[in-house]
Amino acid sequence: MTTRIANNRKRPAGEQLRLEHFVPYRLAVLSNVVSTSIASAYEREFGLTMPQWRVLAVLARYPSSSAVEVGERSAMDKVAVSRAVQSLVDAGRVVRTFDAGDRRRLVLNLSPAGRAVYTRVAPLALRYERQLLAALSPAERRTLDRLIERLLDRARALAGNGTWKRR
Amino acid sequence: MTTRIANNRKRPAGEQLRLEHFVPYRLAVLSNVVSTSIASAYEREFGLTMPQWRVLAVLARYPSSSAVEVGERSAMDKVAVSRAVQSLVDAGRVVRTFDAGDRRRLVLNLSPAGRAVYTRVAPLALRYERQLLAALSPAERRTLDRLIERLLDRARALAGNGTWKRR
DNA sequence: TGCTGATGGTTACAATTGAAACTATCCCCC
DNA sequence: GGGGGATAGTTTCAATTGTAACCATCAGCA
Repeated sequence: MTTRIANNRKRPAGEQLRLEHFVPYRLAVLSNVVSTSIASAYEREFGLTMPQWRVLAVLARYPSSSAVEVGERSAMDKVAVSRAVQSLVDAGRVVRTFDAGDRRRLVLNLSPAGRAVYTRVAPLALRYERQLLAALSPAERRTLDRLIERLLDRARALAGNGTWKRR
Repeated sequence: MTTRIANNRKRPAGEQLRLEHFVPYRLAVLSNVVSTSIASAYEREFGLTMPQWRVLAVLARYPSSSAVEVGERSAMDKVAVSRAVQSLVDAGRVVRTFDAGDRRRLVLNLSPAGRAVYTRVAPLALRYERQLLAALSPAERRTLDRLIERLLDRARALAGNGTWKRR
């Protein structure tokens, strides 16, 4: 029951797979710790969920976006955006108006209250990021950026063409 | 409505926060693409969910673990482990026996069928990882390992002490 | 005009997940 | 030896999420 494929040097099938060294696993754990850490602070201090926060961030930077545009800029599907926007509208933090030219389209913007929340949340987010990245040297931070970028490109390519799946 | 705290050079509050450059966001996106990509292949080819796969991987490496031990080694809480183990037992891939000395404790092991699945899944997982990391040079791969390690340590420390949250 | 297919967004329902309560066993110590 | 508290694991219920179906509008075109 060992694979001695030429892929790597003489190791039984499971031997080299240790979860704690498996990059996809490590990425998941890291991302999870970071996200829940931030999310709990958002929730506690501003009553914001992660999707809501993402929508705020997008709208702050790209006012008058449509829902799909928000989705593209925040890596959320349109259902998630719809729900987050709905709750933000309910909370008076986002205003939703119909596009004049295309009445399917909604134009989203921060309300003054939404903007106020954003200007308080953003520094908190940046502070967390700064403290996280303090574990790295400036050079390492740049490297990290590059590595994430390249891995993301590659992961998307693999997910897209699906070739890696075939055995 | 701008924060002019001495934290960084003259920038209005939201200005420097662009989601697409925000490391926690990028990590979340990357991890998500990678995980769903792998998960869909596991599901399709072996009927395995991600938690089930993690349990298999742990048990392959550390036979006769208890549920909490599996949890510690796979970053899952005990409820998640319990559910995954239950389904694996139902599928005849894991056997669960009571510990002789401590009858609260369950001893978990792969069944022959479970082992068979594992020896087929593991190479697939490693193959994906190899293809993902092919985007990086060997030196970069080592760097990535180190960076993840350090970030994880830091993230856990920040999550633990909670100081970053105070404004 | 009036189809047909595409697009923007919401709704409905099922599956997953998380948090808290619960059961059973164990360990310590009086 | 019998509480009282801790530990292992499961169950339950609510909240979150994902998928598919859905409604409305639009754009192209016969």
